[in-house]
Amino acid sequence: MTSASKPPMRDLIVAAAFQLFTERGFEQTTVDDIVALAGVGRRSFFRYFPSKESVVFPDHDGCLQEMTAFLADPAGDTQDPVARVCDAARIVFGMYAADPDFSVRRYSLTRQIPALRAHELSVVWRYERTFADYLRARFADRPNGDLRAEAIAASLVAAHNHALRIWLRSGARADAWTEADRALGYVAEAWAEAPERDGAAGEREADDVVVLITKRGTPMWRVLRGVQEALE
Amino acid sequence: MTSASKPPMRDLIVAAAFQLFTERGFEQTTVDDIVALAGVGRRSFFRYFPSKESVVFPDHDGCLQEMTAFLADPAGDTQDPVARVCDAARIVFGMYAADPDFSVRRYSLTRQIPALRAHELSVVWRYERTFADYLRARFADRPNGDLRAEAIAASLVAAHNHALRIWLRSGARADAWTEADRALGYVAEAWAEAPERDGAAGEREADDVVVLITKRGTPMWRVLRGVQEALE
DNA sequence: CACATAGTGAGCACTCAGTGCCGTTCTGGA
DNA sequence: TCCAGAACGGCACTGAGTGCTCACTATGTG
Repeated sequence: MTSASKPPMRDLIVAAAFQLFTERGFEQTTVDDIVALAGVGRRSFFRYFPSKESVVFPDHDGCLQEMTAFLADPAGDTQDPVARVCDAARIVFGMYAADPDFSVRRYSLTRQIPALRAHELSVVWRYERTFADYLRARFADRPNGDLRAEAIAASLVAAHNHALRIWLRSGARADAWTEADRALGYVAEAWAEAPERDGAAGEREADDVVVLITKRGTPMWRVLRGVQEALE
Repeated sequence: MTSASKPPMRDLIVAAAFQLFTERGFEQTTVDDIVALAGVGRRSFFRYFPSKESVVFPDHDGCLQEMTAFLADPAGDTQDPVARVCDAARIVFGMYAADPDFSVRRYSLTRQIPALRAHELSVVWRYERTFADYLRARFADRPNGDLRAEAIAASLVAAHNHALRIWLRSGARADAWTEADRALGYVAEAWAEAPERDGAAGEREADDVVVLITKRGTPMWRVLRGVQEALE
């Protein structure tokens, strides 16, 4: 009856739901309202979406699959683990950036409806678990590997969401990736291997780090000589 | 009918709910079953708990209030911000440790029922927001203060939950605080300020020492700039 | 003692999300 | 043309959550 070629029923339902959610509110909209506007049966709604909330996050299942496949690719095992999960987070961020208008409208919903915020937490949690699982495998031999994996995964998700919120609050007007790169770079820097905080003496087991201690007022040439001596 | 003095209706409901949840499952238990066992009216259940899930987390509202009051105490402003939120996290951990049996039974429920896991995410999210809000205020003057606050809050929550899971999986048999101290100390160390370790007597507040940490292979001009910026 | 008032809980009826079952319609292939 | 098999719609049902009203009880007043 409608245009025969493209819009599959799933997209029809999403469009109808967002229209009603934005113009009359989430709680004020029933599933019957949505299917009536979309022109489909009520049963079909729950065939495509397991709950009324999940219609707001229609693309995250596929995104999680894509991200999981990315991290499962053995080609990435040569890369630094933290850099690898940062790249994985960019896949998620790219999904938001690919449809700015939709992302902004969704953000205005999740901001004010507690039920949608709770559902978003479940969605984000699955990403975080995927990050943590990957990092745990990469840190299997480390002393506090599991703990480190959890902490990095959590801060990575937090940085991603922070950059995303800044961009969305600007109405998706600014360039999306400047904030994302800054935030992801910040956590990558924070968890970088080198300056892990070794002991008092400068030469620890990490041979690629130089710790130089000097007083204020030391001439620069002495500073330079100190570094160069350490590098010999 | 029972002992007249102590058990207020709220505790009766919680006990009845846990008994039924553990012996026949969460989905298989209706609210009518709970109130029938507790001997109260169905309406009273929703007077004390906003949802069927929230009866599993009866103590978190008070704990969040306590933690918020702790962070609002101006006496803590002289403490290091990260150490302060770590101490705040210990309040939450202490609530779990105070009732090991209840915590273990709750853990076995949240592990396997998705609806309860989702609700727990909302609970944990409120703690994380409180941490982040506090840290954001303490980092107000920093360059990336907001981002740093989010990342620290997230990794702190992750470390707390990691230690909690380890303890709960042991059946709450081991000492609760050894893992908690290790995990909280790990993130505190990871986010510690740069010159945390100086080989000399440890007078960091003494303005006459500069500690520079750099990787091998860093261009000399970057080393120089780092020292000069520190000396300004 | 009789009686007003407030607070708490019980009972009841209702909306709506979510599910199982079955009939119908559409589709591609022999 | 016929026949699977999948996709869709209709229907009835369970159960969570809510608003309203009534009953009980513990306080006061005269």
